[in-house]
Amino acid sequence: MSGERTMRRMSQESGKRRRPERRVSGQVQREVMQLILDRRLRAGAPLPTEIELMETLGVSRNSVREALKALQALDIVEIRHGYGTYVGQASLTPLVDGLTFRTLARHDGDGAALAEILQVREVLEVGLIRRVAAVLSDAELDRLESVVTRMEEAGRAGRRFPELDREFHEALYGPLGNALVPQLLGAFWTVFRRVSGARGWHDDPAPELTARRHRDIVTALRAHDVESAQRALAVHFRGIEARAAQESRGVG
Amino acid sequence: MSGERTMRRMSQESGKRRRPERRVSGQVQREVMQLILDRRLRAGAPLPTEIELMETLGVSRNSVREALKALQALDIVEIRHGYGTYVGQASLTPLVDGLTFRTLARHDGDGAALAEILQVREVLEVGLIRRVAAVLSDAELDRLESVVTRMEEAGRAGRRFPELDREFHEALYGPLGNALVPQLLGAFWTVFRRVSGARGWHDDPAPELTARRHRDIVTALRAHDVESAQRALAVHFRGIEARAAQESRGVG
DNA sequence: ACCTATTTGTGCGTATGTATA
DNA sequence: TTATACATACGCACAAATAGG
Repeated sequence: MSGERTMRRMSQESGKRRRPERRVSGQVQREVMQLILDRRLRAGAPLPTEIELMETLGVSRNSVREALKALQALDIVEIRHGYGTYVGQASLTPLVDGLTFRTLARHDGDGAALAEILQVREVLEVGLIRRVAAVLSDAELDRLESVVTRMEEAGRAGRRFPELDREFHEALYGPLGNALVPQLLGAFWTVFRRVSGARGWHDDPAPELTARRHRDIVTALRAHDVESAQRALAVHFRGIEARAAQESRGVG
Repeated sequence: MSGERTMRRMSQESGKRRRPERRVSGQVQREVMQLILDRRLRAGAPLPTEIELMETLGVSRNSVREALKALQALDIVEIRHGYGTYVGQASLTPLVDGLTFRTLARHDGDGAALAEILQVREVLEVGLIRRVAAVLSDAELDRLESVVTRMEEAGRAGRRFPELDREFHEALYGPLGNALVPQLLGAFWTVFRRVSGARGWHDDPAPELTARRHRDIVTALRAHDVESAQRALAVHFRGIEARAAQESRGVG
């Protein structure tokens, strides 16, 4: 076919060009979500192409793309350039993004927003460790201990170990069988890290002490001493709060 | 200034139409977020128009709109048709949407995903009520009691009171001073309601009993009996779980 | 290694709805 | 009522990425 731009598209004559259907914004998003639910599409399953969606839903490609972008932000769909669109994991990344933004936007200086997140984390962990203690197997305790050992090694070498810290808390609450818990705690953990980084805070100034706090938790769990475990956990959080408070004073 | 739209901007002739600059997807979103942070824009503050954004960021209108749609899904911006774009509340609505979708998508039948959400709610509330009990004023207790009284009135009339239930839990944890807590609990509450509704579950079959559970909580708090309050709260959750389990059996 | 078809990404022009003045 | 400014929607053309022949 010739590269002709063809006519500037009648516009005026033959007029009317069917009206835009006045679709409420967000309608397409809901329709795509409903399509996934109706077809029982699992995470990773391919979605119809944009062309198919615009035909199925009777909207333009731009509208389809805007809806898909919104769903992508919610991790409900995953878009791969030049390949296709797929059902997403519906993870808690939107929560991470939203909480990070709002914590940074609330330029309170004294880190009150971070303290709120820490409080929620602490209440959750202290409450959950009681239930975890009842179901932890020896193998799972061994795994926790191996993480702590690696922490101690890193601490002696003066290195920090943020990944080990995250791994510890995930391994601690994984055995609960509640998939939401590790994701939620991980989300709060990530928000804390990102905000700390964005504010230029220093890393853990006493990694050896941090490693010991975790050792105390495992020791208490081995002894099936729930109260001790809760106390050790609380002490751990006091340490985090103290660091955050110090940094806030230093910067604010 | 003349309203001249000026030249139609060469497009066809003078060829080549400057290359798209290979902008990674999501880049524009981050730039808009950074713009809000840099300019210290508060929630409700107006954002630059789409035209200004496309000029500032050097991208097309479509790219700007897709980025704004994604940010709207995260409640980071709020778009008002024909009016303008504003900084959003950064609420937890993305969490609600994501959790609702993922709970509905996980067609497990036995409502395991809902049980996970309930467990998180319970751990949070039981853990927090200890801290709340220490700061609750008489006026706040009166407010809680008035909600319970309205529950009882509704219960005697055989009416349900989902809004009062939500109001109770918000009034209970509001005095903590942690703005994240009521939003988080409210998010879980909303997800539970939406999923229940989508699955066609019945409403509370025994509203009078539910009202009494709440009365028990207030009574314990008035007596400064934290353990009793925690027990009453746990009993309340046992009731919710029982209803959910019954509905799951009935439907699944 | 090259080509091609498919699919998503980007840019542009334009018509229309909506709110404000 | 009119005018203006803005967001919303549609359609098209082309760029870029990916998979497969």
